[in-house]
Amino acid sequence: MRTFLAVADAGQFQEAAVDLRITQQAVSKRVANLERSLGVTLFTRTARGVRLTLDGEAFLPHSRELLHAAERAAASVRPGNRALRVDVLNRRSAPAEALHRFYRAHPGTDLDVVTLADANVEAAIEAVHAGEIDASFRAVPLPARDLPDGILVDRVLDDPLHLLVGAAHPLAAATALTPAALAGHRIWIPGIRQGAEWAVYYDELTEAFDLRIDAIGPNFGSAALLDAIADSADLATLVGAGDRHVWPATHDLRRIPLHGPTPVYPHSFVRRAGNPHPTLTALRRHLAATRPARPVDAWVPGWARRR
Amino acid sequence: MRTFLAVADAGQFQEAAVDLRITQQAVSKRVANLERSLGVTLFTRTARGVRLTLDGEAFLPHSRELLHAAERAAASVRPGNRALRVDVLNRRSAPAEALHRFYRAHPGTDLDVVTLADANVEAAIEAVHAGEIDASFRAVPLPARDLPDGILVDRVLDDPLHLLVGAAHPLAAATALTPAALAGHRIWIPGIRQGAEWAVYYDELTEAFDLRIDAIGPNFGSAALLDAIADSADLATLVGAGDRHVWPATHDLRRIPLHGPTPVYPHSFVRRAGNPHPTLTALRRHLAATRPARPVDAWVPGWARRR
DNA sequence: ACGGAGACACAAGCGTCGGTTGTGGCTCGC
DNA sequence: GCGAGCCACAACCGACGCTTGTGTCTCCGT
Repeated sequence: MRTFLAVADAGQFQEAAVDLRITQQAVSKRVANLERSLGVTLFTRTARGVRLTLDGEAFLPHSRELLHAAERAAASVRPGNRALRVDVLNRRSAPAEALHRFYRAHPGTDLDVVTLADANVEAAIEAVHAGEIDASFRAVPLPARDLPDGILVDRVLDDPLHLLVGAAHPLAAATALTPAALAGHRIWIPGIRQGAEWAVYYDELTEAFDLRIDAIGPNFGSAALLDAIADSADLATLVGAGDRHVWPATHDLRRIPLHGPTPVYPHSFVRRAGNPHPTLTALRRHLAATRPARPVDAWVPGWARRR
Repeated sequence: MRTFLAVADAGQFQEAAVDLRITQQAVSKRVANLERSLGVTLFTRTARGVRLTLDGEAFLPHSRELLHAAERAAASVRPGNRALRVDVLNRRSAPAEALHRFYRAHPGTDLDVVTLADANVEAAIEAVHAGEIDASFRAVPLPARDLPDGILVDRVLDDPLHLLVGAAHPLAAATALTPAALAGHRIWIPGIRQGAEWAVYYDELTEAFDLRIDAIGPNFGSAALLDAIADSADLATLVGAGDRHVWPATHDLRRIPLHGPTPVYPHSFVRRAGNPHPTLTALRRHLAATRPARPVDAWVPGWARRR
């Protein structure tokens, strides 16, 4: 590819060969091989050099794009000046959506969204502290004094919870519900591991409103959960208002907001003090500007109330 | 890259090796080489297989994007089902802009914009006829009966001409001019070759309004022309209203519309009858929907008046 | 507690691919 | 008409990458 571009730019094999520090014959071979593998002629050979054919011209921008992609790929792991790396709990959560909006508002921004494998708050904070990631969206149930030195936490996104039920569920027709109204109903949130980040939140939620949340069963992923909810008359689950789930159009699922009080999931933004990455500054500015209003009757766990 | 993705998807070298029809050892070597060339570890090796590191996870989407780019590049020259290939006179002309708008309105559309090397109408029509390109934007000075069988031509874009002058030019202060008012002024349009497409248009324009158009001198490109215009007190040139020139902010150039009559450049859309390419249909629909109103006092050469 | 299964890494052998050197054919311009 | 400039073909050679063979580690079942 590089050779193709060098030849296209130079207009002749000879000069491209000099640029690439190889012989003209090597350039000739490379181009011939590329043409053979593509099955088309990319250059018309003339006495003064070469000129792109129509196929070559159509190929040219794609070729440049390919090299740019290669450059971005390498840059994403280059120590020192790599793209801003932000960790999210999962790619359907409200913070992931916020990052997506940020990216659309700033096209071309060097941003990588990752998901920490062993997702717990301490590991995420440690990764930020060590510089492996630049920031993380988490619900941080720690008092500020327990944070490592130089770690800053801002509550940037309170995401109201919705109840998600199938059409056959007794609560399906409600337009809004109080958390207390969920008492006695089965709420299924698979994949909660003991000590995991969500568990701490849901533990306190169940206690405050006398709910019953099942964490049992393996987590087969979002799609399987939605399938089960849609087909069941008594299963329900909780999702964030900002979550972006996709389900088949055949599923008649209902989102029911909770109010009185409004339980919100307190997403915080964890970062290292003094990180000079310009995209980090831009992202923080974006988050501050687009931060949704906190509901007046918001409910958060006790450990989040001071922040 | 493919190997990296296969491993990331499989979660282990062994299975990826089977998928790729190579040995596990080869996979191990490929990944090790990739990691060495990037300077980072992409996988953490475990007893049950491998898992992506943070670097690996950041690298993953870029890797996929790279392969997609490679796929698009190959598809752009694949005979049979390639991307829609449209030829434009140059990349700053109004049709190029229209194509860009079309692309932005339909992101991800498979569209390749090319520029025929020996740009003349006959060659372009022949290329469309032969299927080398799917369509071409041209000013076609031919009666319909002289077109090859199966070639269709639609006038889709009348682009009004503007006079472009530097701040020191005597006409710089005008807000509009008649074509006749340009008589006696030097108009410089380098790079017009005898028999070329524009030449036919400008020949008739000069004759109709008694103008003097200099085609002399080599064409050093748009930037050099604009440099010269900006610095000169008597040079002027003609550009399309839809043209997208870029010039340094230091250049004080003035665009002056021409009216009474309004000379327009009649861009036509040349295509082959029966071409089933879906993007061609979409593009024609887009062109029809965004077609600008023709000025009431439009002037076109005699050969374009019947269309 | 121990042994086997499964997974990745290291080492040696070997073929292929890609580079260089050498040469020929072609076109353009002096 | 001849030389300069450019690209293609051929022969040679080293290096890279794949395979086969083996080692080591971890997990799990007996």
